[in-house]
Amino acid sequence: MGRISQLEQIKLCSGQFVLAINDTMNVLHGKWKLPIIGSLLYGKKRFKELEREIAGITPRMLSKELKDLEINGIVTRTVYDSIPVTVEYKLTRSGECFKKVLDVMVEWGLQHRKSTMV
Amino acid sequence: MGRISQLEQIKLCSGQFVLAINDTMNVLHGKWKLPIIGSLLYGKKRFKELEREIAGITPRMLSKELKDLEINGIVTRTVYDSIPVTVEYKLTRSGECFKKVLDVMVEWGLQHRKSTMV
DNA sequence: TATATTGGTATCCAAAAGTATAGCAGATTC
DNA sequence: GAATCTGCTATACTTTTGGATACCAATATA
Repeated sequence: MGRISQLEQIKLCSGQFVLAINDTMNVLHGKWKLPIIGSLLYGKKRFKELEREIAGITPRMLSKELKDLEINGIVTRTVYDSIPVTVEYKLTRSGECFKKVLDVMVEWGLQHRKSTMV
Repeated sequence: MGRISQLEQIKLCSGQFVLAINDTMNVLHGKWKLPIIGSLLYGKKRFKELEREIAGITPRMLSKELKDLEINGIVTRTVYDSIPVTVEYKLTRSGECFKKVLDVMVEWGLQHRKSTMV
């Protein structure tokens, strides 16, 4: 036995888990983050491209959510000084890895449908 | 080649994926569903037990979210006519399987923390 | 008799999230 | 000269979500 009791270790550990889950929830939060990430999984996109691809989103929300995702380390924003200006949004490594989460979400969702819609 | 074009099949398939993801999002929606599910993963609980265990929740929200989870096939509600009445909430099979989703959420969250907090 | 227990509901209010609409600057196309 | 493209921002509004508080009936306990 070390200097930290087993109970303490469990608390520490589950605390980490809660933080981790919260981080993941931040990526899922709101109506538009998933559509944005989904769209970026197929490759980098410009602002207007995203706006056109994601039906119903307003530039205000797109801008806000992209900022959120950038702050959370899910996308990067790159400005090229072309004319007119080009701004490119792209998933980070972590953002790409998020596909794993989406995959189990799909998997669970499909199984759940199968098991409840009998 | 069958009577459905490949493009149609892809659309059909990705449509299913969207539904599946939405189903999963329904389980994650709101401030309290995850704490409730988390608590029920350790076994069935009564209303007041959940209320005591989940710090800060009001009976109004607990009642509402439990109904939601029941409708979505995540928990079952069983009433025993003891005195006073006993109401037991328990995860369904699908609800238990949801742990898989939580597990990857934790996994991604931990990795994300590692890779961003360098 | 007063209080606590069970599992909730009713009502009202505040905060958060999202929508609608308009606009900007600087250049290009019609 | 008007409209269109870029990538946004500002303002005002509506909708959704969640919180606070009080209350219910029936019974057991102090």
